[in-house]
Amino acid sequence: MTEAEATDAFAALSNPLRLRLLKHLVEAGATGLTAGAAAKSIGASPSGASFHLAALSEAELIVAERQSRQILYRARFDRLGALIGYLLHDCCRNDQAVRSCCGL
Amino acid sequence: MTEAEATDAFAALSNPLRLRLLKHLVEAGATGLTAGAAAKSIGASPSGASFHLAALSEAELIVAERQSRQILYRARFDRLGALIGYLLHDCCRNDQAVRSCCGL
DNA sequence: TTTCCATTTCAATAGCTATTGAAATATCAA
DNA sequence: TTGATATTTCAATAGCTATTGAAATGGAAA
Repeated sequence: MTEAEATDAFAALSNPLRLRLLKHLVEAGATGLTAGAAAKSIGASPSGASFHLAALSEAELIVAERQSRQILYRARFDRLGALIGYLLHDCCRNDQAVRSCCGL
Repeated sequence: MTEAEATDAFAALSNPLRLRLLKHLVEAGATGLTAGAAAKSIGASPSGASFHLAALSEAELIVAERQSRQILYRARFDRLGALIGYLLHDCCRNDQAVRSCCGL
């Protein structure tokens, strides 16, 4: 993961609605959530949710797939792992104090 | 770590100059860096660096301490660990795919 | 082919963020 | 006190981000 990919991902996570969307998508696992279901999960309007889902997709933390009329969104577990790895290894040099403070 | 603390921390990390500042401060460890040294480390102006250091401090990812004429900044390893823990546990539910993608 | 449903796109607006250079503040030394 | 050094604060400006509701798009069914 490059620095630019990391800062884009952090920007995507810096909004509470987006962070909640992501949590719900993680919870939904491989099944994912439709745009409508994702919007409901955070109590947002269709256009508001679409805006935030697009931001998460742009940052590659989620992925979209059209399924007939609906659009299914899924969390990208690989990219989430890469981001955590970037923070832990590239930013924090795998520091022991950091590791113990996140339960590793 | 609360959701608001996490989104504030992610916002602080969403800027490349700030991310580089943080990396240099992590590298400096308990010794820390003065504001001037931190500015030099990223090639920023004094006021520019001050702005970004203030943002990182506000997010509690670093801490400032005046030492006579200079101001010494240090990374907060505990808070960095807490943020990684939030991302891994609260957002990603400690998912196995996520863990393996960040080398855990 | 018209209608309906799910979703996105657009436009307008308000608020936030970053950059720049100049001025202000704090501390120390002469 | 005066001057020098380190840093922050301020003001102006440009650009980005979020919210809202209306309009447009894509696809399925009647």
